[in-house]
Amino acid sequence: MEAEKPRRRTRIQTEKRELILEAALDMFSQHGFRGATIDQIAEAAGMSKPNLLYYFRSKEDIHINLMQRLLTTWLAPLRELDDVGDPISELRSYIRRKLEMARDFPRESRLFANEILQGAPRIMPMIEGELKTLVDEKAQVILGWMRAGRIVHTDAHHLIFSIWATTQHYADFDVQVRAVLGPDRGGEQRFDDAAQFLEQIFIDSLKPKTEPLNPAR
Amino acid sequence: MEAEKPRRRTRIQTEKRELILEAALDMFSQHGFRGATIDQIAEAAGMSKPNLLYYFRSKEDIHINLMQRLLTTWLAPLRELDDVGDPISELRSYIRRKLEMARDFPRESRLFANEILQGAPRIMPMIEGELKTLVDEKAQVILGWMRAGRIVHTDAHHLIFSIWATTQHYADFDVQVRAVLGPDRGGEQRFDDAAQFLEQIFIDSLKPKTEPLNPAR
DNA sequence: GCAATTTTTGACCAATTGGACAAACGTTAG
DNA sequence: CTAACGTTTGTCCAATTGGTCAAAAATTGC
Repeated sequence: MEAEKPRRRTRIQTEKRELILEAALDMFSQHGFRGATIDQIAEAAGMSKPNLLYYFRSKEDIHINLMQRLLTTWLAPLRELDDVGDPISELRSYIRRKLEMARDFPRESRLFANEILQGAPRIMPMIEGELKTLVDEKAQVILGWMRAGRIVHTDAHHLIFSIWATTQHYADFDVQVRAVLGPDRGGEQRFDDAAQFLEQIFIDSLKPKTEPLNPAR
Repeated sequence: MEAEKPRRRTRIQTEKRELILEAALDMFSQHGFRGATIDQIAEAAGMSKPNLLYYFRSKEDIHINLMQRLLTTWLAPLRELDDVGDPISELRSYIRRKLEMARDFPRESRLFANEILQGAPRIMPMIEGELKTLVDEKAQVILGWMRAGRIVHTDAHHLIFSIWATTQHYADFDVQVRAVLGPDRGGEQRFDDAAQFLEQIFIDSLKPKTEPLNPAR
């Protein structure tokens, strides 16, 4: 019995796999897993279907690979949230960075949203593992800031959720946002407006208050 | 040439169409438009495929009908935002109602999210029409409150977006939210936690401030 | 009770889809 | 040059899918 040879990757393999993943990102994010076809992906990657299947065993194989690499870059901003930094500016730049990702990598955001929407059938382990671990860890950091009185007391997990929700909204619901804002305010500046708004809402309400905000009535 | 007879709807037609839409809501919200099959929907509705196609001309026909009725109920909370009420409590109950909808009608939320995610190919007219009109109208109401100094000045459209994003997040990303919160805090009370958190964030930052919040450093 | 109408079904179809496979073609180290 | 290996393609297949149709069954109006 021959054991599986891991077989180092060829230069061509590296390149072609890259091409395929890029094309698949396009298709999956636009049509969802079931909506995208191998044919489409292959054509977008400039090769025939059997050729594509030479590099990836199946459609699902492509998707797994895509999600794996995606999650890492997707969680990068949160990973950078630094315990020792100034809480307010740490959170401010986290929000800003997430919003930049929504602007610069909307396909990645939509791919992720698509997967979660359908119940995360293919990446549940990653959610329960890597993602949950990181969130719990950073929630602890935020909790530390609260206990030290450096930001207002609130629910750290839901704070993270709301930052995710508000920033990713501009990628996932892009067509709706643009349709509602109309041609005037729907241009690229919508991200600047969003940045300003989100900063105001989150930062204002998180800054510690030395006196009760609403003394009477 | 016979003109189209509108032909009043039978009792059976009314009932069966209802059954089908209910089943379709299940399937579409879980698998997306392309992911759901007519067979599945028919089976879930307890009838054969040709029978289903006797009540709806096509898969798309079902979807259209579903989206139409959905949008109305979906926008109801915003429609209730009342010009003459107290701004803070109006916004507070808007947020609460939206969160209740995410809790009680998650399928509707996901169906909508699915459609927008893929570029709203089938409901763009409704977005640009009914939805945009309502949002613009209510943004004006909010703007009025700001000008009257009854809430803080900010971007009304982005405020609405952020309320949508944060509340619908608990329906659309439900599996992720539950996975991250874990079995302890992931129960039904997550909605209460969310309500409390969102109220704190939004209301706190919207309440008018009579003095600068951060006088020095 | 019966004819007209509505509802339901089984059988069928063409198109699409994910994937298998063997043969052909390229590349490269010796 | 050539053997070994990597790459590409044309062809094929079985399953799934959206949808049709005529005939059977049920319902309804009188």
